[in-house]
This record gives sequence, C-alpha cells and structure tokens, in this order.
Amino acid sequence: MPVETTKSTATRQRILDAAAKAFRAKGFVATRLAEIAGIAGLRAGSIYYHFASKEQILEEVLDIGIRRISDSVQAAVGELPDGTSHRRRITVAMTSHLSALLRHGDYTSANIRIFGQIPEEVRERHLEVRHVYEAFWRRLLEEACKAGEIRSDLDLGLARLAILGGLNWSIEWYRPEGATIEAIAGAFADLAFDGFGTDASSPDRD
Amino acid sequence: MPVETTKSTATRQRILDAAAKAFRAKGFVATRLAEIAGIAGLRAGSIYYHFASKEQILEEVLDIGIRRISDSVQAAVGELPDGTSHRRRITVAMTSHLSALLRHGDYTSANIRIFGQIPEEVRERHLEVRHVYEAFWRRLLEEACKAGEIRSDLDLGLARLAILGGLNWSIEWYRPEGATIEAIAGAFADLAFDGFGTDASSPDRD
DNA sequence: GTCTATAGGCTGATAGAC
DNA sequence: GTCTATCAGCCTATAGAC
Repeated sequence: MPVETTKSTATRQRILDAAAKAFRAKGFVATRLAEIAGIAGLRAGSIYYHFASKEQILEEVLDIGIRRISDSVQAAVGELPDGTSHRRRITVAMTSHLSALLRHGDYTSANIRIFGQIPEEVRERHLEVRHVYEAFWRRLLEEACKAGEIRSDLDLGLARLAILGGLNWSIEWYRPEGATIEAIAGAFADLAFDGFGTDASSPDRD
Repeated sequence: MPVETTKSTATRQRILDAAAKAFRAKGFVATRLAEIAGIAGLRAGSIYYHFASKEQILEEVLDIGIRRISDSVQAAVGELPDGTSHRRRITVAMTSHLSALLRHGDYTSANIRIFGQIPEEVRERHLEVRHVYEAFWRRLLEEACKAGEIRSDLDLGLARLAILGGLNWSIEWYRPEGATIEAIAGAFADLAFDGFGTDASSPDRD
C-alpha cells in the first residue's frame, strides 16, 4: 500500500480517470491495463504500486460513479428553498442526474454502462451503494404523491424505473452537438408529468 | 464453409443460442469460446466448422436480436384492424417490444446490453439494421401526432428516446417474479400518454 | 514511484485424426 | 462434423533495478 503523498494521490487519480474512460468505452474485460496505463502516462506494471488488482480499480470507479450522481442530485435538491413544488424538485433531480451522467461523464457512464457485465462479487458489494440512491428517489416520489402532485393510482416503483431508465439510456444516444442537457431533462420531466397525449387520445377510465 | 445439412444447421443454431445467452450475461469479450461450446454441447475447436471467428458469431447474434424485436413489433401493429386508435397502436408496439426483449430474451437482451462494447466495425455495420427499426417508431409517433393524439408542441425524437429508453432499461431490473410484461408495458404506455402529474402539479403554460 | 523484464496462465484459432 | 492437440499471442501480476 502506498504512503499518502501528493504525488501518489495525483497519479492514483490519473489512473482512475483513465480507467473510467476506458471502461466506459470498451467495458471492463476488454480494457487492458496497458491501455489504462497509457492514458495515465505510465507503464502497466507501475499501476500495481497504487492498486492491488484490476478489479480493485473497477470497484473504485464504480463507487465514484454512483456517488457522483447521488451526491450531485441530493445536493441540487437540497439547495431548493422550502416550499418548492414537488414537480420542480423532481425536475431538478432529473436535470442533475442527467448532468452528472453526461457532463462529468466517465465515472458515471462507466457505472451505468458496464454494471451488467462485472464480476458477481463486485456487483453484489456495489448494489448496496445503489440502493441508497434508489431510496432517495423513492422518497422523492412518495412525497410528491402525498402532496397530491402525483396521481395516487400510480405504481411509484414502475414510475421511478421509467424515469431513471429513460435518463440512463441517454448515454447510448446523447451527443453534445444536439439538444442541451438541461433541455433534454426538462423535456423528459414535462413528459413524465404531463405525458404526450391529448384529450383525443384519452382512454375511458374508471 | 459448412454444407447446409439439417445437422449442421441445428448445431449452428445451438451455438448461436449459447452465444446469445453468454453474451447477454457476461458481455462479448468476457465470454470464452469454450464457454459457448460448453453450453452448446461441443468443444471449442468444433465451433470453427460453423463460424469463421468469434466476431462472426457476435454479428449474427446482434442481427437476430434486433430483427426479432423489429419483426415482432411490426407484426403486432400490422395485425391491428384499420381505424385502431394511435394510442392503442403505440401501446401494442410498446408491449410487443418489451415482450420480445424480456420473453424471448437472450438475443434481444444481448443486443441491447452489449451494443456499447463491441468492436467498432461490427457496430457500424449493425447500426444500419437499427435505423430501420427506429424509422418505424418515428413514423408511428408522427402519425399519432398528425391524427391529434399526441401533442403537437412535442419533440417527437426525444419522446421516442424516452419511451424506448424506459423500455430497454427494463433488462437491468426486470424479474419474472414481479409484474407481468403486459402490465409493465401498459403502465409505461399510460405514463407516456397521460403522465403521472395531477392538476395540482400542472405548471403555468403559454 | 516508476521502470524493465518476465513468469504463468489463458485464449482464439489452426491442423490433422477419426 | 466433432474431436484432440497445440501454437502463437496476449494479459495480469510479480520481482528487482534504479
């Protein structure tokens, strides 16, 4: 284990950055240590001064990824003044989630993208961190529902999955040249609250 | 190249089935030929009688995956009687998409899941097939919009991405023990058309 | 702290027997 | 058609010089 000097910390950081970028682009197994080292500006063998194994790098990248999303969303929502409408709170959460995903990209995208393909033990350990974030969203929707801003006949779990799914999927199609992140998130939020149907498409309801 | 006998075709099929299952679960690079062979009931070397390379197996699996989704959705929508509402058509398309994804699973899920992590040349070639399916959805939404069943102030491209994103993301969380595929698709369709907001959450609009 | 060198293991692919 | 045997290459990880 390396002593904590500034140089060590900085190199360690460069390795993590490089790994996140590579994992995001090619996946965990397809990424070679030599490639990570290359991006970070050193040789493959040197990585082992900072990390015990490739898998340990993966764990840290995953951890940082979900934490960045979680922290930024909770901070953004937390900064809203008391009495902010739940619609606004949810919109801000969606915007912040998308921004963390697409803007500070590598860690967060790597997390989302390779999650289905990592070693089982790593996944199980990481799931705990995810559940904390999920719980935040569950509460957010529940409170909006209690306040009467979300229909009470709704399956909130499915709604949460639909929202986060639509947002997370953006890493597959988002291109910086297109609509801004804020515009996308805003459109998705409006869609989630109002739907895209008209009165003409309204079905018979009980 | 193998002659087309029934035995050859059957074994070839078993290899593809095995590959789809493995690719879905572990990704392309992490899947070993020995593993595919094991599931298919033969030895790694024997695969090369049926396929020229691991990459060629991947291409076929991807192709079959997107085609299964595309065919099943277009067939389901095509069977609807003339005059069926656009809301119903879109709901049927969503249900069929989700069903192809989660029920006949391996090829379709593999396609969705590993798409971001495959060799570049394979990806580019495969994108063409995807665009055909996307075009179908674009038309579906456009027609609904023209018929007045979708708000005309909407960005249909974003709406399509939101819908398909929410659906595709289900491979990350769907479990057969939970809600049925039809129930999920129905809930998502209602969500897409009506949103989950109430009058109380309706913002000021122009 | 980072390097070079290399061990040790595994993998995709090929060749030839059956 | 499928097997066994094997090659050549690549990769993670380690050891020791600097």
